[in-house]
Amino acid sequence: MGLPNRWQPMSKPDQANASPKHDVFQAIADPTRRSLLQLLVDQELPVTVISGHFPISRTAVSKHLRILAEAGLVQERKVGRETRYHLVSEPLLELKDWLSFYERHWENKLAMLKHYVEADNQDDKG
Amino acid sequence: MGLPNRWQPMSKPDQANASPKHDVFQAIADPTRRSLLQLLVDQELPVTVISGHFPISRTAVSKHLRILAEAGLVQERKVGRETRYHLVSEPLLELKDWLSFYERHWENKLAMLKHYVEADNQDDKG
DNA sequence: ATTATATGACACCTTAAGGTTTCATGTCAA
DNA sequence: TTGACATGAAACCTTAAGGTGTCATATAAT
Repeated sequence: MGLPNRWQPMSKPDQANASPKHDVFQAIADPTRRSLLQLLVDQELPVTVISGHFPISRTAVSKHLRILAEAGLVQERKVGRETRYHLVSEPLLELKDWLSFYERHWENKLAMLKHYVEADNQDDKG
Repeated sequence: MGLPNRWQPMSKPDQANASPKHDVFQAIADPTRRSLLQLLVDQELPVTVISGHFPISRTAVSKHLRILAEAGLVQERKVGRETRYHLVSEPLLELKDWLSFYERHWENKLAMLKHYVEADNQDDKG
């Protein structure tokens, strides 16, 4: 078993961005931020328009957007006096990698369950 | 596009457990809790042993375990005077489902990138 | 019976999260 | 140039998050 047993930081500090304050896991923890991502899937929208979709203040939305940006999940582009935001889905790969480690686990369980059910069916037949 | 544009709660309240306080997204947001999950992948361990792997107090670890349990990611079993915890990976399926929505997105991008690179190679050849 | 161990429950502390309102600044329109 | 609009920054509030230490209780060991 090559699995680490002792404590360790787990997720890379993301030194390239020089803003290690928020990571992907934290960014998607908030339901409002998840809604924000969904809204920006294939649209690039300015803050005011975005905040029109939420029951909270524009400033609050702006803060959420900054957190998403820190995690790399969203990118801003200044156009005239407005700042438009759009989704950047690549950082979610880290999440997928993390998940894949546990995936084998539940797949094993499902396989075992399937085997069990099939055996049960055979019992019924016999 | 049938995608919802207006705000909505996003994740099911998990009424069956009667403890909708913590969901999977929140549960895995904390690096210590992610380490806990990794530690409990194929072992069932009591609190004292678990907390031996972390630089924080046993009480703190216990709280983290409760949060994981509320999210359904960990299950406890009393054996004598000790409470043993083990991983339950199924709730991570919700995460996988959530991810799959964005997966098509980055896959599109990767496909486009690949296409672009191949076109570039052809340019080199020609 | 008495002592030691394992754990949950409390009370408490400090800081960060999520939110609001107000103000300053940059940009577009008249 | 003057006014309207978009946004970021700052100050502030409230509550939850993560942590600590102490105590009570149930179980195991002597």
